[in-house]
Amino acid sequence: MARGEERRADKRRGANAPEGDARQAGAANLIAVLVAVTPGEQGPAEPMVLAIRGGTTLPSGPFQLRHRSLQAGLRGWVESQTHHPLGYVEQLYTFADADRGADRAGHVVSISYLALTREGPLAGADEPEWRGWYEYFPWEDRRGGGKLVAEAIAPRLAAWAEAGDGAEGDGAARRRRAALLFGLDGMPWHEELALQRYELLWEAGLVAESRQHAAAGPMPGLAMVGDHRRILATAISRLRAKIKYRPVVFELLAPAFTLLDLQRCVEAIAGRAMHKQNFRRLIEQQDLVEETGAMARETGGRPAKLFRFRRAVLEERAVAGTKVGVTRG
Amino acid sequence: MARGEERRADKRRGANAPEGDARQAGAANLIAVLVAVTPGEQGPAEPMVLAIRGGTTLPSGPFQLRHRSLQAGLRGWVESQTHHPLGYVEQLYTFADADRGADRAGHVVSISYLALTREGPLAGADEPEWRGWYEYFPWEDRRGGGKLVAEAIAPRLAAWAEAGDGAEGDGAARRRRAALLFGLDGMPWHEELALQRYELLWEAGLVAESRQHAAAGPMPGLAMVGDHRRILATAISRLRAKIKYRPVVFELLAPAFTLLDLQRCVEAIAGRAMHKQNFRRLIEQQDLVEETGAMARETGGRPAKLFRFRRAVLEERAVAGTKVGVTRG
DNA sequence: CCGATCAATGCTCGAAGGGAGCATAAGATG
DNA sequence: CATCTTATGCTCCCTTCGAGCATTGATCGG
Repeated sequence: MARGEERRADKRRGANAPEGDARQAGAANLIAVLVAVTPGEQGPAEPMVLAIRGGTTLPSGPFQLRHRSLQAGLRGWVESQTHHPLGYVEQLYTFADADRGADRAGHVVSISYLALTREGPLAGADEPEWRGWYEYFPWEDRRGGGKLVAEAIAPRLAAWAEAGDGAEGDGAARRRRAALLFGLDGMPWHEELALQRYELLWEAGLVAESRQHAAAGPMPGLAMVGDHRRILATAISRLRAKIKYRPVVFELLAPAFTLLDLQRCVEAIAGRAMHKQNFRRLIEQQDLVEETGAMARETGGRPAKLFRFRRAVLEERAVAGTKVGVTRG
Repeated sequence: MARGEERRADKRRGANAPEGDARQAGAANLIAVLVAVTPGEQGPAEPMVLAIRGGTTLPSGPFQLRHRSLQAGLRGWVESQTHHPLGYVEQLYTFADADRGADRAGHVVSISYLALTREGPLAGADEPEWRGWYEYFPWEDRRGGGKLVAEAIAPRLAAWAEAGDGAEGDGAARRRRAALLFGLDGMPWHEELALQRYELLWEAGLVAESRQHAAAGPMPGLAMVGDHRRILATAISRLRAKIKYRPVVFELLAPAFTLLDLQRCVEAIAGRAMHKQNFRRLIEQQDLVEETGAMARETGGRPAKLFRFRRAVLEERAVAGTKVGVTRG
């Protein structure tokens, strides 16, 4: 499994550093995936990511000596580039690029972070802006059903598997992997496999960043600079997994919210719709929230109670999450 | 939560880099937590970690320009230091130390890895040897009941909480956290919280590495150089969590094994005993293994069937693990 | 050869968790 | 008032999983 990951990773970024060079690699880079969720009036919410330079790039900057710690460095850079404060922060993954910056002959170690906030005003030189997750990964949003996968992706993956039949690739293995990751042939869809899906599309030449492209061109979805879209996929996978066993959604919500607000937020992140009544049961039986006493009137229907997150659960319980249930409800 | 982690981390390693220094931090270091499990004839198995220099240090080395990737660098260093090949490898965490190496004025970025193997011959200049996990974390082994926690740790944590009552610390919060992490007051024990437990003991001054020690001296358990014991705790937490949803145990077992071998291995890692019949049921219903046809005769009782891991499951299923069940067995 | 002991294996019971759906309540709207 | 929309309560039922009981095959001391 890990070996597979490594193999794929090596395939992805060329291993072209001079052999036998014993100098130590230097230069650390910090990259942030800043996530917020736009409530969305009377409809689904949208998960957003902060990008710069026309949506092509994630905010980042070098780790400097003045920084007390990696996280402090990250906060500093993001706040200077975007004028936006960071809330919850979690390390994602560290990787090494073979000398991307041309001036310094060496690897750059990049340390990526996931950060959760609420949307806010942006400012900065590099045109920071909030972009929807699903502009980059349209196939990851299945709240309206998985049409894109069924209609556009499945056939192209089939073609890719077909192409592997003669070569070393083993078409059957390709088909199994595609079915597993994209929920084909009646297999279930696992939202937290976003990264693996992106990697498969990369291998299949179906994204713009691929080494070699499939004849029919890339899938819909905005590309990003370098590995950035891959890092975003990592963040999505991580957050989708984490939301199930840790109460992190609340970092993305307003202080007071209705249960439907909460559900829409979770659905936005998970990329799929959920059964309303069961969702409520889940939340309530876990004592994650408490009533504020006030009501929300602009629901479009019967007024809903407003809740707030019970911060106490963070220290009360080791494991407590928003066990995301399934269902198309 | 993340903020809490960061706060604690800042407390742990002093933030004493010169302020305002805008030079870029350099030098990346790779650290490996190499894990194996000794079968243990007719009894419990023992999880082992590879350490050097008298068991005080984890194998590590600088990331060099000649390395194609971080993992390749790690494999190179470990194999040269220990003459031991790495199997499954997974990244753990990256952190920055404020200039530990005196010669270079800068941070060192350390990237830690977890690697799983089987025990094998060792060789190298720095006295590599296999050491038991639980030499470093005696309280994490509850296969024989949690006596150490109940008798030695609980009272000292109580004292620590007591001490917080007057100060800013809030004794009640300390008590809650201790009870939560160490399963006091009838709370359940969560084996995957090994890291958090170590951090709490660190804060309470109960381990040798603590900034300031409690009057009665540290808890039993070998200390390590710098942050290394903390990294080991991270590895333990990660592996204990992972084992539940991914079939990684098999990396630690011989190619053919009995179900009891498998159970003992899982118990060794999880640090607690499990219900035998339910364990079998779990393994079998998941189709993780297949019979080899041979039998093991030296069981001490009725001969057991030998099994092998069905490698196919790695590509058949997205999520499949050894859902560790509880029970004292 | 017999009985004791130690594991391996098979099976059953019962509580808890979680997927689905029915039914009712309470505002907004025309 | 009829209808639409969302909020909320509650029931059913199947699967999962913690706990035990019971039996089967070997080994070993008498």
